[in-house]
Amino acid sequence: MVETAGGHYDGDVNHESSLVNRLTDRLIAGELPPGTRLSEAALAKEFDVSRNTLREAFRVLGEQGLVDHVPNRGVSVASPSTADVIDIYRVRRTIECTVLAHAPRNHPRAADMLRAVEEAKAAAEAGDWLQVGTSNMKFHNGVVALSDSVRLMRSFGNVLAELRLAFLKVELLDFLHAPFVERNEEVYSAYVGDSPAAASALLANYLGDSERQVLGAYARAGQG
Amino acid sequence: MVETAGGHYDGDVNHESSLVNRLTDRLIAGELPPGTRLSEAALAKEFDVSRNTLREAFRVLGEQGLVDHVPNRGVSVASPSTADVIDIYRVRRTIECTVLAHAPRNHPRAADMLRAVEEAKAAAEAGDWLQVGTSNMKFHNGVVALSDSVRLMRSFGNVLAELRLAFLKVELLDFLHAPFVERNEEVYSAYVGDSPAAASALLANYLGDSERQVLGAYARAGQG
DNA sequence: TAGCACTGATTGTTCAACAAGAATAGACCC
DNA sequence: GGGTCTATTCTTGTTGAACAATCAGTGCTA
Repeated sequence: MVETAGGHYDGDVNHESSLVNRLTDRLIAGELPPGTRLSEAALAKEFDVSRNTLREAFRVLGEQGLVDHVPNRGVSVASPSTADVIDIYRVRRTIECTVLAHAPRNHPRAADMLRAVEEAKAAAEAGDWLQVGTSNMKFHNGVVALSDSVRLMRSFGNVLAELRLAFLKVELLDFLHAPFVERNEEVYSAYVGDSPAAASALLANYLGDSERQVLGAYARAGQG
Repeated sequence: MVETAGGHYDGDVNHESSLVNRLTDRLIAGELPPGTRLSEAALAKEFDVSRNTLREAFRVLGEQGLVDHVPNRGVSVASPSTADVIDIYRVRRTIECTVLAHAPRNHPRAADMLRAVEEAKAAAEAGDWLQVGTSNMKFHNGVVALSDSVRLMRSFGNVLAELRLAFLKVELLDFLHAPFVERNEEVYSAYVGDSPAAASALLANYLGDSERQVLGAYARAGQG
């Protein structure tokens, strides 16, 4: 799969798939904040593509849940409601915990998880909370990668990307991410050193707390 | 959500969303068999839309996994390989069993499951195996509906639709569906009468057998 | 102030055109 | 005959312009 958070599009053979990645990067990076109306004419000019090409890209982003498409009113950056957040955490619990609990002990992809943990620690140290969020996504995508299922990874990746928009919406990246850098590491250690089942239990706890934090931030921000 | 297997598009406000549904129906119905090359010019004329509109529809079907898109070579109806089938069943086990095991006892959507079981029985009686397959999908979508998660339902629905293409590919609809009409009913009874956990165990068994059957059919058909 | 028509802007859709890749069919060589 | 190279042809990728349909805002009228 193409790296989406770094700005490398070497593998893109045509204009449009690169466009999807460029748009995804902007969304993930928090330029184009949640709720932003995406004007076809303006964006087409900005990315120097035709409206038709842009509209095709919109369709894939729409299916991925990154943008909302309302007929005759165009698309805007997805702005997850509290109901969406709850739904997203439902998915996370269902997929992440189950995959982790059933994962084989020495899965090769576990190395990705460890690397993500290290990255997150370094980024937290440096105060780069956006990068912490990216590393966090990498970690949890790594968890689901233990399933060896490309479909689970794809679906789950979309949901995580959506959750990132939720984080951006309340703009408390540090507050929301800080406590979980460490807990990712605990989950990893439990998986490697103890048992997948134990790690899964830790993760379930983790997700419960994380969800509460996000919903709390939403409540304080007065967001629907 | 719009009914996709019946031909009702009353809710479609614009041309394109109806186009996606019309295409989905054809795919699900087995016209346009797996692997069929979908020519833009030909389909645009057939559905009486422009190439651009059709291409937008292709993008959403591509994200849903119903069609494969190869740059510069257009799209063709997805034709799941054995690796895809294995992956699909991995998803099914992860999502269906987990959701069912954690489902509350008297979930309102359980009625949908029962209805699907009845439909499947009637259709099997009538020898309408395509309809049996549709009812079967309805049943398993009903299982996932017990999660109350729109995202799980959406992702899972896509995967099930893909699996249907796998069934169509080996063209043994009766053989593949026949044994499972009854087993759906057993799962339902266990959920309602016994416990979600028991039902989940039955379902896990069911999925294992089903997977073996499909892979066996693939092997006999000499498909990759 | 509650409608109501008007206006301006945006999206939905089509069409025609051309560039760029891929497939096909010969031509040619060994 | 088999294998490669090339020219032709077909299909997809992308664009720009155009028009219809719909929406948001404005000011008018009663």
